[in-house]
Amino acid sequence: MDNQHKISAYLKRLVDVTDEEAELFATYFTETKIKRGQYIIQPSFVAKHRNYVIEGAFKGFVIDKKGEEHTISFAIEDWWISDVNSFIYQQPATMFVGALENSIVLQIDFEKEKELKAMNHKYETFFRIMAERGSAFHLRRIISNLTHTAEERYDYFLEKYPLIAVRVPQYALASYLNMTTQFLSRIRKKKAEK
Amino acid sequence: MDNQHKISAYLKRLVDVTDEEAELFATYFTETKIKRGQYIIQPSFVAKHRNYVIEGAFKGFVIDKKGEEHTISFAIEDWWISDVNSFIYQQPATMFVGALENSIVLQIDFEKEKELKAMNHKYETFFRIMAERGSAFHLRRIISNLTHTAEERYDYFLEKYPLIAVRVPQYALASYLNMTTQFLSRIRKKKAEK
DNA sequence: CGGATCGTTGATCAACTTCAACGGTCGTGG
DNA sequence: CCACGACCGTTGAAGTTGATCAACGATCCG
Repeated sequence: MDNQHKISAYLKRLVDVTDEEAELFATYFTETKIKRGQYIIQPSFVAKHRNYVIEGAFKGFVIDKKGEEHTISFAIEDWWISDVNSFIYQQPATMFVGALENSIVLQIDFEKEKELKAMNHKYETFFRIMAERGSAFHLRRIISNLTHTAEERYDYFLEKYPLIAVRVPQYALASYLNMTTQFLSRIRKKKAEK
Repeated sequence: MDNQHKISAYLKRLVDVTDEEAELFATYFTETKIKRGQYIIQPSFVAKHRNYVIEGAFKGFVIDKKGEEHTISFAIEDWWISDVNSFIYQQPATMFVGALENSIVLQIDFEKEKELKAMNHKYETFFRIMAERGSAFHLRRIISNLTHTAEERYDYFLEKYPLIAVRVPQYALASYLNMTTQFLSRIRKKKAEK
Protein backbone atom coordinates (compact mmCIF):
# COMPACT_ATOMS: atom_id res chain seq x y z
CA MET A 1 0.00 0.00 0.00
CA ASP A 2 1.40 3.35 -1.06
CA ASN A 3 1.00 6.05 1.51
CA GLN A 4 3.46 8.50 0.01
CA HIS A 5 0.76 9.81 -2.31
CA LYS A 6 -1.17 10.96 0.74
CA ILE A 7 1.51 13.45 1.62
CA SER A 8 1.64 14.57 -2.01
CA ALA A 9 -2.09 15.16 -1.86
CA TYR A 10 -1.72 17.07 1.38
CA LEU A 11 0.93 19.31 -0.16
CA LYS A 12 -1.33 19.97 -3.15
CA ARG A 13 -4.14 21.06 -0.88
CA LEU A 14 -2.04 23.96 0.41
CA VAL A 15 0.16 25.02 -2.51
CA ASP A 16 -0.04 24.89 -6.27
CA VAL A 17 2.63 22.37 -7.29
CA THR A 18 3.13 20.10 -10.28
CA ASP A 19 2.73 16.33 -9.98
CA GLU A 20 6.51 15.98 -10.18
CA GLU A 21 7.05 18.47 -7.36
CA ALA A 22 4.47 16.69 -5.24
CA GLU A 23 6.08 13.31 -5.83
CA LEU A 24 9.57 14.55 -5.10
CA PHE A 25 8.30 16.11 -1.90
CA ALA A 26 6.87 12.78 -0.78
CA THR A 27 10.16 10.94 -1.25
CA TYR A 28 11.60 12.93 1.65
CA PHE A 29 9.25 11.20 4.08
CA THR A 30 9.73 7.78 5.61
CA GLU A 31 6.88 5.50 6.50
CA THR A 32 7.07 4.03 9.99
CA LYS A 33 4.87 1.72 12.02
CA ILE A 34 4.39 2.62 15.66
CA LYS A 35 2.88 0.16 18.11
CA ARG A 36 0.30 1.18 20.67
CA GLY A 37 2.07 2.50 23.76
CA GLN A 38 5.31 3.27 21.94
CA TYR A 39 6.83 6.75 22.23
CA ILE A 40 8.16 8.63 19.23
CA ILE A 41 9.30 11.67 21.23
CA GLN A 42 10.61 11.79 24.78
CA PRO A 43 11.86 14.56 27.08
CA SER A 44 15.58 15.33 27.00
CA PHE A 45 15.95 13.85 23.51
CA VAL A 46 15.72 16.22 20.55
CA ALA A 47 12.56 15.73 18.48
CA LYS A 48 14.03 14.45 15.23
CA HIS A 49 10.82 14.33 13.22
CA ARG A 50 7.64 15.98 12.24
CA ASN A 51 5.04 13.20 11.96
CA TYR A 52 2.08 13.00 9.60
CA VAL A 53 -0.45 10.41 10.73
CA ILE A 54 -1.57 7.93 8.04
CA GLU A 55 -3.38 5.66 10.44
CA GLY A 56 -3.85 5.52 14.18
CA ALA A 57 -3.88 8.06 17.00
CA PHE A 58 -1.28 9.88 19.08
CA LYS A 59 -1.12 11.94 22.21
CA GLY A 60 1.44 14.60 23.12
CA PHE A 61 1.81 15.35 26.83
CA VAL A 62 4.11 16.71 29.51
CA ILE A 63 4.70 15.49 33.04
CA ASP A 64 4.81 18.25 35.66
CA LYS A 65 6.97 18.37 38.78
CA LYS A 66 4.26 16.61 40.80
CA GLY A 67 4.43 13.72 38.35
CA GLU A 68 1.12 14.55 36.77
CA GLU A 69 0.36 14.20 33.11
CA HIS A 70 -1.03 17.06 30.99
CA THR A 71 -2.21 16.40 27.46
CA ILE A 72 -0.92 19.02 25.04
CA SER A 73 -2.08 17.66 21.70
CA PHE A 74 -3.81 14.87 19.85
CA ALA A 75 -3.35 13.62 16.31
CA ILE A 76 -5.35 11.19 14.21
CA GLU A 77 -5.38 10.50 10.45
CA ASP A 78 -4.38 13.53 8.39
CA TRP A 79 -3.00 15.45 11.39
CA TRP A 80 0.58 16.31 12.27
CA ILE A 81 2.29 15.89 15.60
CA SER A 82 5.67 16.64 17.15
CA ASP A 83 7.21 18.69 19.96
CA VAL A 84 7.37 21.86 17.87
CA ASN A 85 9.53 23.76 20.33
CA SER A 86 12.06 20.96 20.29
CA PHE A 87 11.87 20.39 16.55
CA ILE A 88 12.25 23.93 15.27
CA TYR A 89 15.01 24.93 17.69
CA GLN A 90 16.54 21.41 17.73
CA GLN A 91 16.67 21.48 21.49
CA PRO A 92 15.79 18.72 23.97
CA ALA A 93 12.09 17.97 24.08
CA THR A 94 9.88 18.64 27.08
CA MET A 95 7.05 16.54 25.70
CA PHE A 96 6.28 12.89 25.24
CA VAL A 97 4.49 11.84 22.08
CA GLY A 98 3.10 8.33 22.21
CA ALA A 99 0.81 6.12 20.16
CA LEU A 100 -2.68 5.48 21.55
CA GLU A 101 -3.24 2.78 18.89
CA ASN A 102 -1.13 0.78 16.48
CA SER A 103 -0.30 3.47 13.97
CA ILE A 104 1.46 4.37 10.74
CA VAL A 105 3.15 7.74 10.24
CA LEU A 106 5.14 9.49 7.57
CA GLN A 107 8.17 11.09 9.17
CA ILE A 108 10.44 13.84 7.98
CA ASP A 109 13.56 14.72 9.90
CA PHE A 110 14.83 18.22 10.57
CA GLU A 111 17.67 18.16 8.02
CA LYS A 112 15.51 16.76 5.23
CA GLU A 113 12.86 19.37 5.93
CA LYS A 114 15.53 22.05 5.78
CA GLU A 115 16.62 20.75 2.39
CA LEU A 116 13.07 20.84 1.07
CA LYS A 117 12.54 24.38 2.28
CA ALA A 118 15.76 25.54 0.63
CA MET A 119 15.19 23.64 -2.60
CA ASN A 120 11.89 25.04 -3.77
CA HIS A 121 10.04 28.22 -2.92
CA LYS A 122 6.72 26.32 -2.98
CA TYR A 123 7.89 23.84 -0.36
CA GLU A 124 8.89 26.76 1.81
CA THR A 125 5.43 28.23 1.29
CA PHE A 126 3.89 24.94 2.38
CA PHE A 127 5.73 24.95 5.70
CA ARG A 128 4.92 28.64 6.17
CA ILE A 129 1.22 27.97 5.77
CA MET A 130 1.44 24.97 8.11
CA ALA A 131 3.12 27.12 10.75
CA GLU A 132 0.65 29.98 10.35
CA ARG A 133 -2.30 27.65 10.73
CA GLY A 134 -0.68 25.90 13.66
CA SER A 135 -0.17 29.24 15.32
CA ALA A 136 -3.77 30.29 14.71
CA PHE A 137 -4.97 26.93 16.05
CA HIS A 138 -3.03 27.35 19.28
CA LEU A 139 -4.30 30.89 19.67
CA ARG A 140 -7.92 29.77 19.35
CA ARG A 141 -7.26 27.26 22.09
CA ILE A 142 -5.78 29.93 24.34
CA ILE A 143 -8.81 32.15 23.76
CA SER A 144 -11.14 29.24 24.46
CA ASN A 145 -9.34 28.53 27.73
CA LEU A 146 -9.54 32.17 28.78
CA THR A 147 -13.19 32.69 27.96
CA HIS A 148 -14.97 29.39 28.64
CA THR A 149 -15.87 27.26 31.65
CA ALA A 150 -14.87 23.60 31.86
CA GLU A 151 -18.22 22.47 30.52
CA GLU A 152 -18.14 24.94 27.63
CA ARG A 153 -14.67 23.79 26.68
CA TYR A 154 -15.90 20.22 26.52
CA ASP A 155 -18.93 21.21 24.40
CA TYR A 156 -16.69 23.16 22.05
CA PHE A 157 -14.30 20.24 21.64
CA LEU A 158 -17.12 17.77 21.02
CA GLU A 159 -18.55 20.00 18.36
CA LYS A 160 -15.25 20.80 16.68
CA TYR A 161 -13.44 17.46 16.93
CA PRO A 162 -16.04 14.73 17.43
CA LEU A 163 -13.83 12.09 15.81
CA ILE A 164 -11.05 12.71 18.28
CA ALA A 165 -13.36 12.93 21.28
CA VAL A 166 -14.68 9.40 20.82
CA ARG A 167 -11.28 7.92 20.13
CA VAL A 168 -9.02 9.02 22.95
CA PRO A 169 -9.14 7.97 26.61
CA GLN A 170 -11.31 10.27 28.68
CA TYR A 171 -8.58 11.06 31.16
CA ALA A 172 -6.43 12.35 28.30
CA LEU A 173 -9.23 14.48 26.92
CA ALA A 174 -10.02 15.85 30.39
CA SER A 175 -6.39 16.80 30.79
CA TYR A 176 -6.31 18.45 27.33
CA LEU A 177 -9.33 20.50 28.37
CA ASN A 178 -7.64 21.50 31.63
CA MET A 179 -9.87 19.61 34.05
CA THR A 180 -9.72 16.36 36.02
CA THR A 181 -11.04 13.09 34.71
CA GLN A 182 -13.54 13.03 37.59
CA PHE A 183 -14.94 16.40 36.68
CA LEU A 184 -15.33 15.47 33.03
CA SER A 185 -17.16 12.34 34.14
CA ARG A 186 -19.60 14.48 36.12
CA ILE A 187 -20.17 16.79 33.17
CA ARG A 188 -20.97 13.82 30.96
CA LYS A 189 -23.32 12.36 33.55
CA LYS A 190 -25.18 15.64 33.84
CA LYS A 191 -25.61 15.80 30.07
CA ALA A 192 -26.75 12.18 29.85
CA GLU A 193 -29.50 12.85 32.40
CA LYS A 194 -31.08 15.47 30.18
CA MET B 1 13.85 59.78 12.16
CA ASP B 2 14.01 56.75 9.90
CA ASN B 3 12.28 53.71 11.31
CA GLN B 4 12.25 51.66 8.14
CA HIS B 5 15.78 50.48 8.83
CA LYS B 6 14.50 48.82 12.00
CA ILE B 7 12.39 46.43 9.98
CA SER B 8 15.35 45.79 7.69
CA ALA B 9 17.43 44.95 10.73
CA TYR B 10 14.69 42.66 12.02
CA LEU B 11 14.59 40.81 8.70
CA LYS B 12 18.37 40.41 8.77
CA ARG B 13 18.23 38.83 12.20
CA LEU B 14 16.15 35.94 10.83
CA VAL B 15 17.34 35.42 7.26
CA ASP B 16 20.52 36.03 5.30
CA VAL B 17 19.63 38.82 2.88
CA THR B 18 21.62 41.49 1.07
CA ASP B 19 21.34 45.15 2.06
CA GLU B 20 19.30 45.77 -1.08
CA GLU B 21 16.86 42.98 -0.25
CA ALA B 22 16.49 44.29 3.27
CA GLU B 23 15.82 47.83 2.07
CA LEU B 24 13.28 46.74 -0.51
CA PHE B 25 11.51 44.70 2.13
CA ALA B 26 11.21 47.74 4.37
CA THR B 27 9.56 49.84 1.65
CA TYR B 28 6.50 47.59 1.88
CA PHE B 29 5.77 48.85 5.38
CA THR B 30 4.00 52.05 6.30
CA GLU B 31 4.77 54.02 9.43
CA THR B 32 1.72 55.02 11.44
CA LYS B 33 1.20 56.91 14.68
CA ILE B 34 -1.42 55.52 17.01
CA LYS B 35 -2.73 57.51 19.97
CA ARG B 36 -3.25 56.01 23.37
CA GLY B 37 -6.68 54.41 23.53
CA GLN B 38 -7.03 54.09 19.78
CA TYR B 39 -7.89 50.70 18.26
CA ILE B 40 -6.09 49.32 15.23
CA ILE B 41 -8.17 46.13 15.06
CA GLN B 42 -11.81 45.63 16.00
CA PRO B 43 -14.20 42.66 15.92
CA SER B 44 -16.23 42.15 12.75
CA PHE B 45 -13.72 44.10 10.66
CA VAL B 46 -11.01 42.14 8.84
CA ALA B 47 -7.54 42.69 10.31
CA LYS B 48 -5.84 44.48 7.45
CA HIS B 49 -2.35 44.66 8.91
CA ARG B 50 0.38 42.94 10.71
CA ASN B 51 1.92 45.56 13.03
CA TYR B 52 5.54 45.87 14.12
CA VAL B 53 5.93 48.12 17.15
CA ILE B 54 8.58 50.84 16.86
CA GLU B 55 7.53 52.68 19.99
CA GLY B 56 4.75 52.29 22.52
CA ALA B 57 2.65 49.39 23.81
CA PHE B 58 -0.41 47.49 22.65
CA LYS B 59 -2.92 45.06 24.05
CA GLY B 60 -4.96 42.48 22.15
CA PHE B 61 -8.12 41.27 23.84
CA VAL B 62 -11.54 39.72 23.33
CA ILE B 63 -14.84 40.49 25.01
CA ASP B 64 -16.84 37.43 26.05
CA LYS B 65 -20.60 37.05 26.05
CA LYS B 66 -20.77 38.34 29.64
CA GLY B 67 -19.09 41.52 28.47
CA GLU B 68 -15.84 40.69 30.19
CA GLU B 69 -12.45 41.47 28.75
CA HIS B 70 -9.74 38.83 28.29
CA THR B 71 -6.23 39.87 27.34
CA ILE B 72 -4.83 37.71 24.56
CA SER B 73 -1.54 39.39 23.80
CA PHE B 74 0.77 42.29 24.51
CA ALA B 75 3.28 44.01 22.27
CA ILE B 76 5.97 46.58 23.04
CA GLU B 77 9.00 47.74 21.00
CA ASP B 78 10.30 45.07 18.62
CA TRP B 79 7.19 42.87 18.96
CA TRP B 80 4.47 42.14 16.43
CA ILE B 81 0.75 42.23 17.00
CA SER B 82 -2.42 41.51 15.04
CA ASP B 83 -5.42 39.20 15.11
CA VAL B 84 -3.62 36.37 13.39
CA ASN B 85 -6.74 34.31 12.78
CA SER B 86 -8.36 37.24 11.07
CA PHE B 87 -5.25 38.29 9.17
CA ILE B 88 -4.19 34.98 7.67
CA TYR B 89 -7.68 33.86 6.68
CA GLN B 90 -8.84 37.44 5.90
CA GLN B 91 -11.98 36.87 7.93
CA PRO B 92 -13.66 39.22 10.42
CA ALA B 93 -11.64 39.70 13.58
CA THR B 94 -12.76 38.51 17.00
CA MET B 95 -10.15 40.58 18.79
CA PHE B 96 -9.58 44.19 19.63
CA VAL B 97 -6.06 45.54 19.42
CA GLY B 98 -5.61 48.91 21.08
CA ALA B 99 -2.76 51.21 22.05
CA LEU B 100 -1.91 51.46 25.76
CA GLU B 101 0.38 54.42 25.05
CA ASN B 102 0.95 56.85 22.22
CA SER B 103 2.72 54.58 19.76
CA ILE B 104 4.39 54.21 16.40
CA VAL B 105 4.06 51.05 14.31
CA LEU B 106 5.19 49.80 10.94
CA GLN B 107 2.24 48.22 9.18
CA ILE B 108 2.09 45.82 6.29
CA ASP B 109 -1.22 44.88 4.75
CA PHE B 110 -2.26 41.42 3.63
CA GLU B 111 -1.83 41.99 -0.10
CA LYS B 112 1.58 43.59 0.25
CA GLU B 113 2.74 40.75 2.47
CA LYS B 114 1.49 38.28 -0.13
CA GLU B 115 3.54 40.09 -2.77
CA LEU B 116 6.66 39.95 -0.65
CA LYS B 117 6.22 36.24 0.01
CA ALA B 118 5.79 35.53 -3.71
CA MET B 119 8.61 37.78 -4.82
CA ASN B 120 11.57 36.35 -2.98
CA HIS B 121 12.16 32.95 -1.41
CA LYS B 122 14.00 34.62 1.48
CA TYR B 123 11.03 36.81 2.36
CA GLU B 124 8.88 33.70 2.40
CA THR B 125 11.40 32.10 4.73
CA PHE B 126 11.19 35.09 7.02
CA PHE B 127 7.43 34.78 7.40
CA ARG B 128 7.76 31.03 7.84
CA ILE B 129 10.18 31.49 10.71
CA MET B 130 7.95 34.16 12.27
CA ALA B 131 4.98 31.81 12.12
CA GLU B 132 6.95 28.86 13.53
CA ARG B 133 8.17 30.92 16.45
CA GLY B 134 4.73 32.37 17.02
CA SER B 135 3.33 28.88 17.12
CA ALA B 136 5.99 27.69 19.57
CA PHE B 137 5.36 30.76 21.74
CA HIS B 138 1.63 30.06 21.95
CA LEU B 139 2.31 26.42 22.73
CA ARG B 140 4.57 27.33 25.64
CA ARG B 141 1.79 29.50 27.00
CA ILE B 142 -0.70 26.65 26.71
CA ILE B 143 1.68 24.33 28.55
CA SER B 144 2.25 26.95 31.22
CA ASN B 145 -1.50 27.34 31.71
CA LEU B 146 -1.98 23.58 32.00
CA THR B 147 0.83 22.94 34.42
CA HIS B 148 1.10 25.99 36.68
CA THR B 149 -0.94 27.67 39.40
CA ALA B 150 -1.94 31.32 39.18
CA GLU B 151 1.04 32.38 41.30
CA GLU B 152 3.48 30.32 39.25
CA ARG B 153 2.16 31.80 36.03
CA TYR B 154 2.76 35.29 37.42
CA ASP B 155 6.30 34.40 38.53
CA TYR B 156 7.05 32.93 35.12
CA PHE B 157 5.77 36.03 33.34
CA LEU B 158 7.74 38.36 35.59
CA GLU B 159 10.91 36.42 34.94
CA LYS B 160 10.39 36.07 31.20
CA TYR B 161 8.90 39.47 30.30
CA PRO B 162 9.82 41.93 33.06
CA LEU B 163 9.67 44.93 30.71
CA ILE B 164 6.09 44.16 29.78
CA ALA B 165 5.02 43.39 33.34
CA VAL B 166 5.91 46.88 34.58
CA ARG B 167 4.38 48.65 31.63
CA VAL B 168 0.86 47.32 31.26
CA PRO B 169 -2.12 47.85 33.59
CA GLN B 170 -2.37 45.18 36.23
CA TYR B 171 -5.90 44.23 35.33
CA ALA B 172 -4.75 43.48 31.78
CA LEU B 173 -1.85 41.38 33.01
CA ALA B 174 -4.11 39.50 35.42
CA SER B 175 -6.47 38.76 32.58
CA TYR B 176 -3.60 37.59 30.34
CA LEU B 177 -2.54 35.22 33.12
CA ASN B 178 -6.11 33.92 33.47
CA MET B 179 -6.90 35.30 36.92
CA THR B 180 -8.82 38.23 38.37
CA THR B 181 -7.20 41.56 39.09
CA GLN B 182 -8.07 41.09 42.77
CA PHE B 183 -6.29 37.78 42.95
CA LEU B 184 -3.17 39.17 41.30
CA SER B 185 -3.25 42.01 43.79
CA ARG B 186 -3.29 39.48 46.64
CA ILE B 187 -0.40 37.53 45.11
CA ARG B 188 1.64 40.72 44.89
CA LYS B 189 0.81 41.66 48.45
CA LYS B 190 1.90 38.27 49.71
CA LYS B 191 5.21 38.58 47.86
CA ALA B 192 5.79 42.12 49.13
CA GLU B 193 5.37 40.96 52.73
CA LYS B 194 8.27 38.56 52.42
C1' DC C 1 -9.63 -15.51 32.33
C1' DG C 2 -7.14 -12.19 35.14
C1' DG C 3 -4.66 -8.10 36.10
C1' DA C 4 -4.12 -3.52 34.86
C1' DT C 5 -6.13 0.42 33.14
C1' DC C 6 -10.07 3.41 32.83
C1' DG C 7 -14.31 5.62 34.25
C1' DT C 8 -17.67 6.59 38.06
C1' DT C 9 -19.47 8.25 42.31
C1' DG C 10 -19.62 10.44 46.94
C1' DA C 11 -17.61 13.42 50.43
C1' DT C 12 -14.59 16.93 51.57
C1' DC C 13 -11.51 20.67 50.38
C1' DA C 14 -8.87 24.50 48.19
C1' DA C 15 -7.92 27.80 44.70
C1' DC C 16 -9.72 31.35 42.88
C1' DT C 17 -13.95 34.35 41.97
C1' DT C 18 -17.47 37.51 43.06
C1' DC C 19 -19.41 41.35 45.29
C1' DA C 20 -18.79 45.55 47.50
C1' DA C 21 -16.53 49.51 49.21
C1' DC C 22 -12.70 52.65 49.39
C1' DG C 23 -8.45 55.36 48.30
C1' DG C 24 -5.10 56.78 45.00
C1' DT C 25 -3.63 58.76 40.71
C1' DC C 26 -3.61 60.03 36.15
C1' DG C 27 -4.67 62.84 32.27
C1' DT C 28 -7.99 65.81 30.22
C1' DG C 29 -10.90 69.86 29.67
C1' DG C 30 -11.87 74.23 31.23
C1' DC D 1 -2.28 74.67 35.61
C1' DC D 2 -5.71 73.21 38.51
C1' DA D 3 -9.77 70.44 39.61
C1' DC D 4 -12.48 66.79 38.84
C1' DG D 5 -14.01 62.57 36.95
C1' DA D 6 -12.78 58.19 35.38
C1' DC D 7 -10.02 54.54 35.81
C1' DC D 8 -7.09 51.55 38.56
C1' DG D 9 -5.46 48.87 42.42
C1' DT D 10 -6.52 47.18 47.16
C1' DT D 11 -8.84 44.88 50.83
C1' DG D 12 -12.35 42.04 53.26
C1' DA D 13 -16.02 38.61 53.36
C1' DA D 14 -18.68 35.27 51.26
C1' DG D 15 -19.41 32.16 47.51
C1' DT D 16 -18.44 28.73 43.67
C1' DT D 17 -16.08 26.08 40.47
C1' DG D 18 -13.51 22.49 40.03
C1' DA D 19 -9.75 19.58 42.63
C1' DT D 20 -8.55 16.01 45.76
C1' DC D 21 -9.07 11.73 48.20
C1' DA D 22 -10.89 7.30 48.34
C1' DA D 23 -13.36 3.33 46.98
C1' DC D 24 -15.63 0.67 43.71
C1' DG D 25 -17.17 -1.16 39.08
C1' DA D 26 -16.43 -1.86 34.23
C1' DT D 27 -13.76 -3.07 30.37
C1' DC D 28 -10.20 -4.26 27.53
C1' DC D 29 -6.56 -6.75 25.88
C1' DG D 30 -2.86 -10.07 26.46
